[in-house]
Amino acid sequence: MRIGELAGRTGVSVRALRYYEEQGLLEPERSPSGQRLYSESAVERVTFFQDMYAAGLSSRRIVELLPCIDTGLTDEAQRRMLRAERDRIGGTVDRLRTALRRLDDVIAIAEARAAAR
Amino acid sequence: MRIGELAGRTGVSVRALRYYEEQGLLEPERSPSGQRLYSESAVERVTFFQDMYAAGLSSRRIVELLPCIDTGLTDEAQRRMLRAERDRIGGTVDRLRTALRRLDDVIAIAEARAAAR
DNA sequence: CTTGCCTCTGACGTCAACGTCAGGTTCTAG
DNA sequence: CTAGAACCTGACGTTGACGTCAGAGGCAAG
Repeated sequence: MRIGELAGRTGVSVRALRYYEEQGLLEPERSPSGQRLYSESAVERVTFFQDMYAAGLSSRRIVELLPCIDTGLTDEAQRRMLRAERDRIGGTVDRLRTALRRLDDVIAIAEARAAAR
Repeated sequence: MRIGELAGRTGVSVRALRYYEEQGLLEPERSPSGQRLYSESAVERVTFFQDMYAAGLSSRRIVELLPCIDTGLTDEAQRRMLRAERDRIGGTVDRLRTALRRLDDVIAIAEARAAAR
């Protein structure tokens, strides 16, 4: 598929897809005229990138991650990095859940007061 | 307490604390010589800011949030904003949990291969 | 009193993940 | 065949949350 379709199916911008390529995250085929051609699996890859970005990983970290995912082969340093990122994301999740609870409290109070008005 | 102590106790930089003040998030007292003096409650406030930043809220959003938290009084637009942010954070948490699972899978495979070597 | 650390204001620097624009090519529907 | 959508390669712009530096003043210990 071409870049516009991939953008539509993943919900990211065309510019973002080209940016991912710049960063070494995606290497689409090219048509004879030079247009990018993506395989079906690119859809899942891009959503994976989005998950990782949402988790606070940088492009470079994701690049480091890719060979681990593609081949499953890792050295000790890579495994340490994986565990470190995992722990960091776990911490972020905890913080977000805290934030959610605090927001829920605020909302509950706000709506109670609004209803009692 | 002075700014350095608050920074140490919250784990954020001195610069960040001054930035929060610029954004209208914190309004510390001042000593006669002009040094910032923070109350105990500032510690919790700052960690709250960090939670919200981690959840992807901007400084301006947090500013909008503060009166809701301090007074509990809200108008309908504010309540809509609160619910929208809540939902957005919920979505982020879901994505992060997905990212965690995917990372866990990668780690499991990587460690199994490393152990089998 | 002076040494060394903390603090002040003001201002410019940074960085990542894109947005946006220019100027040109390619594809597709009618 | 032609209009318009989609695509291409640069290249510069944007934004938020700080980092960093300069130059000056404040404070506790010996």
